[in-house]
Amino acid sequence: MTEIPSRYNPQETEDKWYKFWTENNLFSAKADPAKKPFCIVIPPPNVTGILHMGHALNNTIQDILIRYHRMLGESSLWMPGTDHAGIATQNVVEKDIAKQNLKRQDLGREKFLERVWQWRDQYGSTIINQLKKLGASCDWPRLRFTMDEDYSRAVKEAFVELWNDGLIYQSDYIINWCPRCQTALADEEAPHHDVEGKLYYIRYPLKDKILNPKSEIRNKSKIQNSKSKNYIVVATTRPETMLGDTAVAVNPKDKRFKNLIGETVILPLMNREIKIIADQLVDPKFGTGLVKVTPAHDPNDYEMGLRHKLQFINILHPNGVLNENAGEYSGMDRFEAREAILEDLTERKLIEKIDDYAHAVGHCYRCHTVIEPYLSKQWFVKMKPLAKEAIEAVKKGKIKFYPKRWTKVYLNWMENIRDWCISRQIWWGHRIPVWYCQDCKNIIASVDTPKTCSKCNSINLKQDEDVLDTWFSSWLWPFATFYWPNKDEKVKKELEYFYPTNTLVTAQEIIFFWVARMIMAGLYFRKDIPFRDVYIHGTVRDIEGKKMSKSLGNVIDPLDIIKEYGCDALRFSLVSLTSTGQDVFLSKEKFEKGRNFANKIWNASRFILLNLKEENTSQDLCVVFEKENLNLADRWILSNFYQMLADLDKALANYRFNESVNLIYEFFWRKFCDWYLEIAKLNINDKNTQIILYKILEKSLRILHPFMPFLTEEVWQKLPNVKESISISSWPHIQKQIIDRKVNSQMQILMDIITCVRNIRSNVKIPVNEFINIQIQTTNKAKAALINENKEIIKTLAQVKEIIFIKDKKEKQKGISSVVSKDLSLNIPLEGIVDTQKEEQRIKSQIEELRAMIIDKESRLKNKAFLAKAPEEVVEAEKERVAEIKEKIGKCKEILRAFN
RNA sequence: GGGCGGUUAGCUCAAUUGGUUAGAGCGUCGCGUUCACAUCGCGAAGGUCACAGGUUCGAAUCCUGUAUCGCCCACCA
Repeated sequence: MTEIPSRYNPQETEDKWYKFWTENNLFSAKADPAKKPFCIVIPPPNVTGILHMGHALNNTIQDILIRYHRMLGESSLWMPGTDHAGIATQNVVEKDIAKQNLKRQDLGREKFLERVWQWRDQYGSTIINQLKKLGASCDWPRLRFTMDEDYSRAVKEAFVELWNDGLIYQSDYIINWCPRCQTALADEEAPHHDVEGKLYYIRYPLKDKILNPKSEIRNKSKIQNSKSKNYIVVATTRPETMLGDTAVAVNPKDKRFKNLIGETVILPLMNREIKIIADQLVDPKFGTGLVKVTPAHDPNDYEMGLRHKLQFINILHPNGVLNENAGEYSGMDRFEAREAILEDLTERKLIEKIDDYAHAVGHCYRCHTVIEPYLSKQWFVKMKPLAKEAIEAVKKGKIKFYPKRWTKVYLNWMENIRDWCISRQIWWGHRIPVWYCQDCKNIIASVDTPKTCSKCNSINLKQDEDVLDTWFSSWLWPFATFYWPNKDEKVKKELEYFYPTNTLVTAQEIIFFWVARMIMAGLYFRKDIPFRDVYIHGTVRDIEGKKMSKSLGNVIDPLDIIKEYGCDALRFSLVSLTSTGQDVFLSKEKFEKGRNFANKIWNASRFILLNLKEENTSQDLCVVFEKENLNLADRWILSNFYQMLADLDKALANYRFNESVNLIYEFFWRKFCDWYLEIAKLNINDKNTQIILYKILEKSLRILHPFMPFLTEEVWQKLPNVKESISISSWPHIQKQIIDRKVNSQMQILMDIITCVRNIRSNVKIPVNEFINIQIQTTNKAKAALINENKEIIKTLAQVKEIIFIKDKKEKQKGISSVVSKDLSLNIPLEGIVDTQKEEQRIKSQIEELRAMIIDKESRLKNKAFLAKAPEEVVEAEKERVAEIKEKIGKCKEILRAFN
């Protein structure tokens, strides 16, 4: 055997094996009718992306599933790709050119896009290379990009199909506008965050009141019944929007203001006359019950504006600077204007009061700038018709969420869905495939660039300037990555083979953006669901529960962890921390568990390989199991392996990854290493021992492989008789006939004796290297025989010189005794003075514990209802237990007496 | 304003459909370098399962309420 270092060194193995896998095309999957398909499409990371812990968790889970199914013999395809990420990427490149004091407008559309493509060519593969470091077994030659030519065609096809079906329309509407990115955003892209703001109460003078102080308004208005008041008060959080006010509204049922309806107020600062209108949208309980109406800058006000045919005054430039409609404030930034306006209002004594007010404000999900509701012409997708089937598919269970609770979140969103604003005023993205005839105003939506107007044959056509929302391309991902709608037979067959895909693995943040929309797109364009299962994992957070982010400086970089602990350690630890859907709280130390386990596997392998004779490695385990006389430990470890395997398959089928990892850990470390390997040392050259050591190791490596791919390949390649990569080896089959419960209880007897002896030794401080005699007293002949057969195990593992069976108390030598079970006790003869205090204490507390149990159980057994209603097995078990405990207590007392 | 999740050992988390004595890792304490592994081994200590009711023969687990932390959604200015 060649030298094997005593520490596992991930740095030396990882890149080597990754190269080996890809060079041999081991991750490539074909549409093979003889095999079952298994397919996952990767949530395409942004081309601007850098691998963070969220990616690490997300992709580790996918890789586990993919590798597992590959080993199950399925045609297991992991479709890789990246997303052009319109706004995010454009922002990055804009920042880049800003270093040269350039704006994108300085370059012009074409030149700017060239720069973006250059940037992509240079940095776009960063995240892909990082995924490779993670061990991701994607079918890399299939790598897709949402701006690829074929993919772009799919996007246009999708647009035109929806347009032809009347599901896309263009409209003036209040949308979320990011003044920094200078684009419209979808509702999902403008999440609300609480902001500590102010609620400003502003006085608007009443025109009539000024002209006619005797007006009846004075006395009927409750909150403004002061004689001197010739104004009304409105409340707002955004005072600068008052410049665009074209009405004030009250609730028609609000008695206080009944007589105000129809009156005119003078809009301060602008000196515009605006009417007081009645609209049910107004909540009488909020603020003063009087609402300023700014139809161009608030969604509610917009609706009121339509209803009451108000004027729509846009006061903002796209960059958030006030425009010519803002009077003397034009040219100021919106927040600057707010201050100026407040100052002027204060000066004119028009501020009634200012309250602190925490409220939720929309923020741009890309740059976190406060968004403005903004009236503009945009493109929308009608969502209700698409949502209908998407709701059905989930309700009928065609698509299942894991964990289940996300179903409700999904349905709730779907059922309240609103139309989707898909146009973006940026340059990087899929340009909207719509042309406007400059002559007859005809609108043409077309996949290919039209040459003439379909109505008037004019050649004077102009394409829409906007691009599509990035998510308008990603919602096609599960089928556009298979070159949909390409009609070529070969290409179509692939799509038909792998679609619907099996599992989508993603984080909760993206359910609305992506998951929900993919379901709609799949059902609409493909008439079939895009995937069957959706596994939602938790969010990775730091140890304080905060989301990891660069700005918080609490990031743990997965690549650093890979360097320091190894990729397998990273994967193992991450997965062992994710119980279904719970957020993962990380700290660096948590990766030690994975590193230590990797080292344990390494060393157990090292031990076996150093002791293995090659001729013993080609035996079939099942044949050996049936033909040979296996000893107890052999049968025990085999039974445990297959029991664990059965549990593991079940856990994986239910996406219980942490349970999977724990099962393997428990088996390999706590059973195989702690017990079996130690026992195997007794007869390491025995043929059966050799075969079992080899087989358990070899099978353990296989089941470990999806979780820890590099280490397992490295060890696997050191096994004799191994030719191919472990990544394409087959997953072990369950052998039910080998699972044997009786073997477990027999082995437990030995383990209990050994633990008991070790315990006493520790308590009375018998030196580890001192071999002692033990006396065993048992009435159970089977147990005695079992112990006798396996006495070497006890001797070695408990440092015992001789095991002496005794029949009664008289034979017992002076020493320390202990009760192992009701019919078995042991005694360690001790000469001279030893410190027995601790041991005595141990027995005493043991008795106390047992007594407490008896009290509990006896009261239960006295309960008639329990006897009548509990299942018979439970009652019987309790009775047996009581008898057993009683016997044990008796023995313990006996021992205690011997101390005195 | 709705919805969801958490609250279990000093710390971080498990506990599948209610059923023996609620588990693990880290940390703590004691012993140990006998050659697979000190990234280790052996032994031990440590829990009124947030709180209060209820259902049940039986509850960490089911129901109701409370407290507390966190997340998501929502056009109340």
